[in-house]
Amino acid sequence: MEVLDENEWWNKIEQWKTGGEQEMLIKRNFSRGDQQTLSDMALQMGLYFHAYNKGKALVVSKVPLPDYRADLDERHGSTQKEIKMSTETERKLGSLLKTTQESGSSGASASAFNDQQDRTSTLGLKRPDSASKLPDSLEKEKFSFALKERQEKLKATESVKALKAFREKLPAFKMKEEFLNSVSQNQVLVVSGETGCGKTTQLPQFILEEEISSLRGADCNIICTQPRRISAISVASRISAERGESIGESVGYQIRLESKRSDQTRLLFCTTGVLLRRLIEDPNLTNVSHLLVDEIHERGMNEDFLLIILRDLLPRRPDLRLILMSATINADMFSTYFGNSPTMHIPGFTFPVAELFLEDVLEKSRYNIKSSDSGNYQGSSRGRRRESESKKDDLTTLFEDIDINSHYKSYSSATRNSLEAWSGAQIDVDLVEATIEHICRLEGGGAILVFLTGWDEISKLLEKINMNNFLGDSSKFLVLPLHGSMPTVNQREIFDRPPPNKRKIVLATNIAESSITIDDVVYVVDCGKAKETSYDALNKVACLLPSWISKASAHQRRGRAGRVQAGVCYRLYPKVIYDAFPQYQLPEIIRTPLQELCLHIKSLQVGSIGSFLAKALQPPDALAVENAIELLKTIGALNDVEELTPLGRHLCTLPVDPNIGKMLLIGAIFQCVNPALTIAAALAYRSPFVLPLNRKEEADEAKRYFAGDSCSDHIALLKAYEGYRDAKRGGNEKDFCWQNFLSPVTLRMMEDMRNQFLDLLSDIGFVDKSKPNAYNQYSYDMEMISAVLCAGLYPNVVQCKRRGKRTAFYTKELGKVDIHPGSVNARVNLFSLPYLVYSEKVKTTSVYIRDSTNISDYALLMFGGNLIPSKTGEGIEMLGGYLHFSASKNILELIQRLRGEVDKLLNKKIEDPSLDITVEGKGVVSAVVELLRSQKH
DNA sequence: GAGCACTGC
Repeated sequence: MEVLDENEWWNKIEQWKTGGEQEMLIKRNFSRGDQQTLSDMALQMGLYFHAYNKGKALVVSKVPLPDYRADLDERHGSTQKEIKMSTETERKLGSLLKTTQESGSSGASASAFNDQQDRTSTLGLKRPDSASKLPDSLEKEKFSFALKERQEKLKATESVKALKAFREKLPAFKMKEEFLNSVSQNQVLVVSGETGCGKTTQLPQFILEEEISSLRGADCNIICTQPRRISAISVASRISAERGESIGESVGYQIRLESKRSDQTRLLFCTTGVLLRRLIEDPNLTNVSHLLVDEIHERGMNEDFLLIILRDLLPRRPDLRLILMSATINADMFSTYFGNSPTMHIPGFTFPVAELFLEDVLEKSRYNIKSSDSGNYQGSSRGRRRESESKKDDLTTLFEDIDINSHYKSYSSATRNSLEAWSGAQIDVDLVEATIEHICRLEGGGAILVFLTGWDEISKLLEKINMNNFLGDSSKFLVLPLHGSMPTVNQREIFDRPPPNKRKIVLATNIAESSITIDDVVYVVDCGKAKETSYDALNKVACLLPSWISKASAHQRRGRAGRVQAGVCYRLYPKVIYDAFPQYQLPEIIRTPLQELCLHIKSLQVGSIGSFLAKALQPPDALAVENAIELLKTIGALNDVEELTPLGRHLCTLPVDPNIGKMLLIGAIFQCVNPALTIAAALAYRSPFVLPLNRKEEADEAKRYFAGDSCSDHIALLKAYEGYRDAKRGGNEKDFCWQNFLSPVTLRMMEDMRNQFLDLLSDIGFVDKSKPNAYNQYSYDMEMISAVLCAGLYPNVVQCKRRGKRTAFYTKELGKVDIHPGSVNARVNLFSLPYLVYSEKVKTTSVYIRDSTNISDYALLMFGGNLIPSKTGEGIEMLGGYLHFSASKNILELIQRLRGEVDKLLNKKIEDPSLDITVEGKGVVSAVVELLRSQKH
C-alpha cells in the first residue's frame, strides 16, 4: 500500500487496476473534499470506494464493502455463530409447532385492501365537504351574504380599527391591488419579501377579504402552509385578531394532533406535513380555491416534495390558485420551475442592523487572538499550520492563502497579527467571550444573542462567563443557554425583558435563527457555523458536522438584531470568508436518508420513485434513492418490482418512519402494543430526556436507572414514560420530571402521539380498543419487547465482540463503530447477548450508535431478515452474509420451521387484519416466547 | 475518555 499525491490519483489507480492487489490506500487524514473527489473517480472507473472512519484512510477497492468485510474475519466482526439449544427447549418447541401446523392453515384473503381507498382519514383530517353535504346554490348564496355582512360589521369594531392602522403601515399593504390582480390573472404567483413586510399575515388575508366582499365567501377555501407548528398557530391567531374574530371562526389552523377550525373556516393555516397527508386521500385538493406555500426558500424536504406534487396537479385543477412565498430574492428559481410564472417583490421593513466582520471586531475590541497551535511550530506560520492539521474546509484554507499584510494594510498591526493567528477550523470561545465583553463594556443596552454550533460550546462559554466573575459583577448579567435538548427551552426568562440594569445574554444554537424569536435582541454575535446533516450515500450513514453557514442564514441571523430597534451584528469571521459562503444551504432533500419520502411517493401512486424525484427542483443523488428503495425492500414494504406490499400499504397510513411503523405493527401482532406505542412515539418525536448543563452526571444516572439491567436505551424510554404516567395519576408529574431530568412538554406530546398511533392501528384493524388486555398480553415481557424492537429496527444491527474485558462494536457497512456516550450502553463493558439493534447511527467525530438494545440470536433469527441457507454448507446467513449462524441439523430445522410459521402468521395478519391473533397465532406466539426466553442471559 | 443542529405527519 502506498500513499499518493492527489494529482497522481487517477494515473496510479489506472495502473493498480490491472494488477493483482485487491485494494489500494489513497490517502490518510482525508478531508470531505478528498472523499468526494475519490468517490466520484471510483464511480467513474467502476471501482468501489471506502472511507474508513477510524484509520482516517481513503481506499479504492475491487471488491464491494460487505463481502470485503466478510473476507476479513474477526477483525471486522463477521463471524460464524454456533447456536445451542437445550433439549428441554427443543422438545417444547417441537410440540408447540406440531399443534400450530394442525390448527391454522386456512389461506389468507388476497383482497384485504380493496376497501382501503374508502377509508376516511385516520389522521383527524376532514375530507373537504362531501358532495351530499354541500349546501345547494341558494344556501351558498345566503352563506356568502352572511359572511360579507359579518365582515363589514367586524370592520367597524374598535379593536379592528386599532389594528388596521398598523396593518396599513406594512409594506405589503401598498401592494394589495397589484397582488390581488395578479392572483386573479395567473394560476401561479411567486412573492418574495423580506422579514417585516407582512406577507405572511397580509397576503392570505387580502384574498380572504376580497373573496368575502365579492360574495364568493361560501366557495372560497384558502389554505396556507407553514413549515413549523408554532407559526401556523401564531399567524392564524394574529389574523383572527386583525379581523376581530376568535381563532377557529373564519380563520383557523390545523397541525398534527391539534386544530382550531370550524365549518365557517375559510382560511386555514396548516403545517406542510398536514397538507401532504391530505393529498394522499384527496390528490386533487377538491374544493381548495387558493393555496399559499410559505417559506419555500428554506428548502425543507416537505416543501420541495409538495412543489413536485403541485406542479403535476395544476393542469388538473385550472381553477386552483397557487401562491409561493419566499423570504429572499431567489424567487426566480421557483418562477422558472413553474413555467416562468410572474413574480412580485415586497420590500421589507426592519430596523437597520450594522454589520462588523472579524477584522472590524478586532480593530474595535483590541482583542488579541493567540495562535491555538503555537508550540507546534515556532512562529506559527499559517502555511505550516496547514500541513499540521488534517481536516480543513475550503473556506478555511482559502483564508490561509491570503497575504494578511497586504490585504489588511489599513488595519492595525495588532489586528493583522490576530488575523494571522485566527483559524476557521474551530470556534474560538475566548474570542466570543471577548466580543460579548466588548459589547457589555462599550455599547448601549439591549439583549445579546450569540449563535454557536452546539451543546459543548454553549456549556464552555457559560462556564467561562460564570467563573470569571464577568466584568466584575455577574449579577448585572442574565446568561441563558438556548438549545433544543436543554431544559431551559420552555422557560419564560428567554422571552421576558430583564429588569433594568440587567443585560440578557442568550447563548443559542440555530434554534434562534427561525424557530424561537427573542424580540428584545439588539446585538447578534455570529460564529458563522452551524451543525448540518448530510447523507453519505456510499456508506449509508447520516453525518452531523459543523460547517459554514450560507449567506441566507447569515442574513437571517443578522436580522434577529433589528426587531425592536437598530442593532449591530458581530460576525466572528473575515469578510473574505463571508463572500465565499454559498448563497443558500443545500436543500434538505439532498442531505437526508429518503426511505420515508420514497414510501410516501409510492402511496401517492404517481409512477416510479425515480421518475417522480427526477422532477424535483434539485433531485437527490441516485444512490441515495437506491439505498432508500433497497431498505424498503429489506423491511418488506416494497416487492422486487418496487410495488407496495400489503405491509407497505399499512406503513403508508402511519405517519412515522417505515421502520418505526413496522415496529408498531409487529408490536400489535405480538400483543405488546403499549411498549411499542411508547417507544415509537419517542423515536418518531424526540427523546424526553433533557441534557442539563451542570447536572449532566445526575441526568445520565437517571437514564441508567430507568434502563436497569436491560442494556437498552429503548427500555429506558419506556420506563421513564411509565414512571411519568404513574406520577401523573398521582398528580405529581412535574416533580417527577424535574427529579428525573425529563421534559414534561415532550412527554405530553408523546402521550398524544401514542393515542394517534393507537387510533390508526385500530382503524386498520390491528388492535381492538375494546380489549386492551388482549393486545398487551406480553407488554411486560422483556424478551418480547426486545424482539419487537428487533423486528422494527432491522437491518440496523451491531455485532458485539468481546475484546478482553471490554466489547467492540461492528456494523456491516462501516466496520467498527462506537456507542454514543449518552447511551445507557456506553459504560457497559460486557453484554450478555451478542447483538445490538439501534434506531440512529450518526457520524460526527466518529460513527456513534445513539440508542440501542441488546438482543439475542433468537430475536434476530425470528424477527430479523430472511434466513438464507449459507453457500458454504450448513448454517444460515442474514444481512447479505454479514451474519452467519450455524447449529446442529435438528436445531437448524426447528428454527427454520418456527420462523416459517412466524412469517406465515405475520403475512396472514397483515393481509387480513381482522384475523384474531390471540386465537390463530396462539401456538406460534407461545413457541416464539419459549424460544426467546430460553436464551435469556 | 468520550458527546447530544433543527423541523415535521
